[in-house]
Amino acid sequence: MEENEKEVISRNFIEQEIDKDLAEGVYDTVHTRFPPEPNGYLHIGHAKSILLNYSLAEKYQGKFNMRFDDTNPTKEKTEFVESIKEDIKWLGADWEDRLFFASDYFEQMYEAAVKLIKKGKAYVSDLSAEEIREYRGTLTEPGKKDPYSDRSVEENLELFENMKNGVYKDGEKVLRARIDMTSPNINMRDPVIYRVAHMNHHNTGDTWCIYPMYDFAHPIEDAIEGITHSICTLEFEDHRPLYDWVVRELEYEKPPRQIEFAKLYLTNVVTGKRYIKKLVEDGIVDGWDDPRLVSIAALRRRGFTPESLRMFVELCGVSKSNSSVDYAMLEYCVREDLKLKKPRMMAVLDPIKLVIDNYPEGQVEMLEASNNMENPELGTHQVPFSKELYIEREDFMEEPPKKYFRLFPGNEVRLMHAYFVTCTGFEKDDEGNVTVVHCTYDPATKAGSGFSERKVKGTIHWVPVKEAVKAEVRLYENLVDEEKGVYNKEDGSLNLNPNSLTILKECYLEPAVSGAEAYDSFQFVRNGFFCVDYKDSTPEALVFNRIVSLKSSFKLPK
RNA sequence: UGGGCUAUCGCCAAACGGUAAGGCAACGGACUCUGACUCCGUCAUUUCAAGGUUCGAAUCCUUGUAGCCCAGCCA
Repeated sequence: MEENEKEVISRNFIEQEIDKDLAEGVYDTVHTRFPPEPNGYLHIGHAKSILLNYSLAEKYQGKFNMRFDDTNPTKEKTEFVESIKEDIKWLGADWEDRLFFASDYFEQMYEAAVKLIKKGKAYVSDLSAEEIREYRGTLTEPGKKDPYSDRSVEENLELFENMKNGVYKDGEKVLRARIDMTSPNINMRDPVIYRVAHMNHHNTGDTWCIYPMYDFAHPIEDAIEGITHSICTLEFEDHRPLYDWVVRELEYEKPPRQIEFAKLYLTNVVTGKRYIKKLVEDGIVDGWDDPRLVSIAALRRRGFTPESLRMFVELCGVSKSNSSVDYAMLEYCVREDLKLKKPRMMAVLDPIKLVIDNYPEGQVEMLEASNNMENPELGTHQVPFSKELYIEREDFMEEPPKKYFRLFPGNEVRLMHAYFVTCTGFEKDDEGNVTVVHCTYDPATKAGSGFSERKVKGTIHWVPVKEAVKAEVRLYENLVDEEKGVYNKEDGSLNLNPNSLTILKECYLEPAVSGAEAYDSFQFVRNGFFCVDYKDSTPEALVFNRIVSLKSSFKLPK
């Protein structure tokens, strides 16, 4: 039965391509890789790529490599390689012992370039960057032949060796592939494949002063590692002919195949490394793990789990159409993952005092509360109960609308894990704000006593005034202007929401929240979900059945 | 204006010439020690548009339209 249901789920287009390759004997295994450039932190979009590559390898019982694409020393930092490794491990993509650096292949790439020169497929050019641009032509006009393209193999070999030996300054000479200056595909107009850069590389130090370009290096990296399917994003589609040219001219057996898919965009959040970087550098957010961001580090801090992100990526699917997934889908995935796994505690965000007039003054009673009603395996904990409690301000109404089942004068509700209480009155301050709600309790209705004489329509959460732990809550509102969208199309800037960054609030928690003294904030996830962000330790998610959100926790029926 | 790619519900996304899956969201209703969760139900006579081929078209052909990517010695 389950098997059948699984078969109904169709395979994504990449899997279909792989199936075809396997069936036709193009490859007899599947080997994928994730090749980030260590120039920033990973975000949700990378998670899609990582998980896609990893799960493909897993599904086909193949292998998955981790590789840093560090061919441009001007942009890369060691700091980022560490964070990237950490994030990928956390996501659960296991590269086993296959951690590589493109820079480890510099020697082989150099030899590959020499091979191309010997085949007459590459030449050294003295054109400046500006001249190369001019000679390249435009989108509509073909390029012109490079005046240096007729140099002899011997001369090119010598010049290229000189480039390697540091004879030339940066920008003085480049190595170009000889393809077709008139190609309608600009990438094929004799692309530069090696440039001179006298710079210290994070991995190879000063060993090299020439560095290969992505288009030349990437296919070689894939081929060396025995990658079968080189999966990348759509913007590289135009580069595929060049990718294929490189592996063909270099005569690799079983050359890798590049397949492109659409990047993941989320509604109303800043995706895109460039933009996240800018927000961090401009100090608009607190750092790479600011909870308003969707970097992996931020999501982790905010209480998202690796499982929830895996579920999310799986749910989003893979296609070639540019799309923007609703943020609600991400939230659904955490809720789905956490709801049975985590203890549910009571917390009051916007407190109002509830006094139980017929409860003995000074008495404290320990009540047993289930940690998770839906999952008894999580056990129970004790909650102190006494005469004065805090309840949620929105759980009391002086004049209730129809279908309001919570506290209002004369109405009886259940206090979660405790007793039935009946509202007997309330107090107001001079401005007419309700300050205290009065009620009486019925001892016979204690939770777990099996009382069933009468039922009550509403159940509300609470926290004891005296024993409650006061916490500082940080609620994060959307960073992005929902009206205008994420990016300003005209100048490429961000449309930030001017009046909604961090909101500090005090809230009250039941004392059982473990290590409560240690935390300093909560990250708001969504209605009913909080993550406790403990100081100096891993964030831990706590789940609440219903908790007030910033906007409103629910809508009353009209 | 050259080339490449993409258009299926508010948002993702299947369907590969045989009569539009599924998920998120939304909306009804049942249940409930939270109005959450769960459960049940509703939600594309139509696939960017217009023509054509066919017994039959989201799928094939034609002509349009819209969006994304490409003119780094970035990846």
